[in-house]
Amino acid sequence: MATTAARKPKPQPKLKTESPRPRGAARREALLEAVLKIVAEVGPDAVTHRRVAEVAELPLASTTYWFDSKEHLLTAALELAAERDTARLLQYGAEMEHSDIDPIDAVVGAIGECDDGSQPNRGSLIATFALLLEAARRPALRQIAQRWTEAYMLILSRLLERAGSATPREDAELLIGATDGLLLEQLAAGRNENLNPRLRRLAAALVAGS
Amino acid sequence: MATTAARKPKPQPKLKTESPRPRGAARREALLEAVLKIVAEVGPDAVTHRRVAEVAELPLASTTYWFDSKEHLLTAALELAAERDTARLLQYGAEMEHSDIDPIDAVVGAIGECDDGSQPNRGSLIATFALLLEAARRPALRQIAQRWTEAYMLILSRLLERAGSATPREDAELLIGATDGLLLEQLAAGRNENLNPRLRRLAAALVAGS
DNA sequence: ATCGAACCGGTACAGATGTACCTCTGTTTG
DNA sequence: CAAACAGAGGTACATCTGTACCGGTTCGAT
Repeated sequence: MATTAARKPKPQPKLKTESPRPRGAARREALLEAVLKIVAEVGPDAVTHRRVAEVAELPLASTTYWFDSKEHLLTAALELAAERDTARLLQYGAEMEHSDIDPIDAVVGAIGECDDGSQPNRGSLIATFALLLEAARRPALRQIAQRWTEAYMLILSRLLERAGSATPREDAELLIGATDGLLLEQLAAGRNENLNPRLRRLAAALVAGS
Repeated sequence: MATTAARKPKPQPKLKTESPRPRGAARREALLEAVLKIVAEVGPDAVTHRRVAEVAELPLASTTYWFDSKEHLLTAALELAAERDTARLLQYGAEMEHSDIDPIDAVVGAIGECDDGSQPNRGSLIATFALLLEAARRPALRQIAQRWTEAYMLILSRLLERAGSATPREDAELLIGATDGLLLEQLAAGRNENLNPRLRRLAAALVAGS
């Protein structure tokens, strides 16, 4: 069967979904998607050219074609993740702007939205923290991490102000910090509880004590 | 039959004059020290047998002699770091027990002690977080991380109780979380500010609002 | 002294990894 | 139509990695 003839008409009918195989610039995004998936499921040090290519179902060389180096690959992936989350957050902020939901609840919703107990989310959280940690070491990632945090500060401080906080920026900082820390602890301990009640109490205490 | 008890990798050290090259069980500790140093300065994925041996100024084979695998190496290192920090914390808690320092200040002192602006501390913090994150993936590390957090909860909740908190455990949880999160953000953003004022405000707000 | 276990350390090796070619395609342009 | 060109993809290679192997050394108990 192995027609080792010169011509191979490329009969690889892996037609399962409507996307046979991304081409052109779409590959770039597919590769970044794969990076995020790997970071989430295994960790940042498991990101190799070969694994990325495999997960993206693309040839190995495509990774070096679209990205100068592994470093570039990681940086672009973090950038993508941050951009997405920022966009989501901005939209949430805009929705809350003209809503009559209790401002404290709106605050909790902005940061606690994640912990819905779903398992895929857990992976995405690990990815986020892992990349944040990388930013502590790679200056290239710092700028991205900074902008990311800044977006949260912006939205949260506005919500807190409406909730009656006298020091919205400080309160926002503490709330974000507490959320990150609690999530990290849960991940490290393997627990998976709903943080919203705790965050709500914290937000209320901060607003009341300002 | 002389029951030459199967010597586990934890024999008694022959205390002697400090030699330029540690021998015996002292090597074990030197290797762990090297692991922590590498995790702090470069990251957990930079921990290789060769690098550990090089930093510890010991031959490569000593790493596989004292530790079954790289996994074992990392686990033992986290264990060491956790044990040390726990001991420090317990001592601090004991000191505060019979002290007339403002309980709120005592609380802040227990968790904010780290950020003295020193640079070596920054590295040790990165190491701590990196290893905590690893615990999210490796069950072997989870137990250690859990005991670690538990120690903090114990000390802090006792201090918070003395400070007048009606819900000391919940408050301790939030304080620890906030501390971790704020530190992580600072590391990711490359900043280095003193967190004590913020933590003090948080502790006061929690105690007042309980 | 001797004997065996614990310890030391050089080296080997198979596999993974980052990255550099190099050759093919299909499309666009002259 | 041919040349140019961006993309696609196979493969090679030097290096690094975890870990196994094995002969040498130290030392306490006999």
